[in-house]
Amino acid sequence: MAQLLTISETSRRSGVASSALRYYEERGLITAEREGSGHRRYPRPVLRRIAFVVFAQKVGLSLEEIAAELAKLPPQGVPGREDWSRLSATWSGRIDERIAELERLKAGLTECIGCGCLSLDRCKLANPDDRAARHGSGPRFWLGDPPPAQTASAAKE
Amino acid sequence: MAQLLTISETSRRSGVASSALRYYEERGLITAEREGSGHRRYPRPVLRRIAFVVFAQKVGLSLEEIAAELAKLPPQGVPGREDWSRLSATWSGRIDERIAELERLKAGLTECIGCGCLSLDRCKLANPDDRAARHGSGPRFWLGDPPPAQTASAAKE
DNA sequence: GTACAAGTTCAAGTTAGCTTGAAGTCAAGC
DNA sequence: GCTTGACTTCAAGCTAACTTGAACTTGTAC
Repeated sequence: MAQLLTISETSRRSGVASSALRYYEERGLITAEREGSGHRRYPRPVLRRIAFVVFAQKVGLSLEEIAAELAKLPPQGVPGREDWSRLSATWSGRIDERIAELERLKAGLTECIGCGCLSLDRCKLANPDDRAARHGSGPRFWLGDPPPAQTASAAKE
Repeated sequence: MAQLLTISETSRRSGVASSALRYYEERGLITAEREGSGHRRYPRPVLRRIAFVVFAQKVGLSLEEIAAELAKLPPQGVPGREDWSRLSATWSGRIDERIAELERLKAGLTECIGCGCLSLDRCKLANPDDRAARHGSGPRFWLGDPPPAQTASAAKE
């Protein structure tokens, strides 16, 4: 009946590794009380926060975005029904976009069998225009990621 | 009318950075002839290979998987209509799986507003069982990635 | 003959989201 | 009082898919 959970308890119950919990704390996603010893003690509601994080990740949000969402809730708060409903609208939209992109890909796949092309010049799949303008390094833009603000007529050919 | 393209030409036409092209070569995805100077010269069909890579990436394949697919084609070859048709079956399946996962997520989103729970214990969304068993490090298992071979009764509670 | 762009290789850096390891502290049992 | 396990912090490592930078060579133009 412990009101406060140790980190290993919290990890076990949430399915999230202790190291990840510390990382989430570092990133400001969750907070923990401390015992005199310095050991973390988690109030039970933290489990809901963690669940929120896990779910949001599945939807495709980055920890940064999740942190931003959580920041809109009361400090140690947990999403209530109305927060949840507000969020679900946004998230649904996001999921829809990703589904749409996948549908487009699939359609293109069939079409390309038809035309047999897969040519960079002529085929609208795999065309460079929507991907040439990556900014920064590393694998950042994947399916459904926001296009990096098209610089108007770049690579027009 | 140059039959052989320089790396910058190839980059410009494909929308893929020169550094990426060198990287693809290192990974065995493409090959290049060399001039006496050591400079790369690409035969035109390489553009189709590159298009193939780009498209496969969009479908969600890793470079390793793409390399495996390309290995099934004639050495410098480019996918013909029948390769294309074989691949498209696999890829369509893959896309469908991802779409299905997203649909499930979306459905869960609505359901969760209804129940207002988002509890790790009771809610089937965000439940730990299907994600607790990650192996290795780093952000590897995302939406639609193959579940890591469930070790039977782990985390049964 | 001398700039300057474009090419080369190789090593190291970038990103997210963690994990792993080292080195030390704390708590409980015998 | 000693072991053992859980905990702490901090730094470094991991992964994929590249990019960036350093140091050097080639090719083209004036």
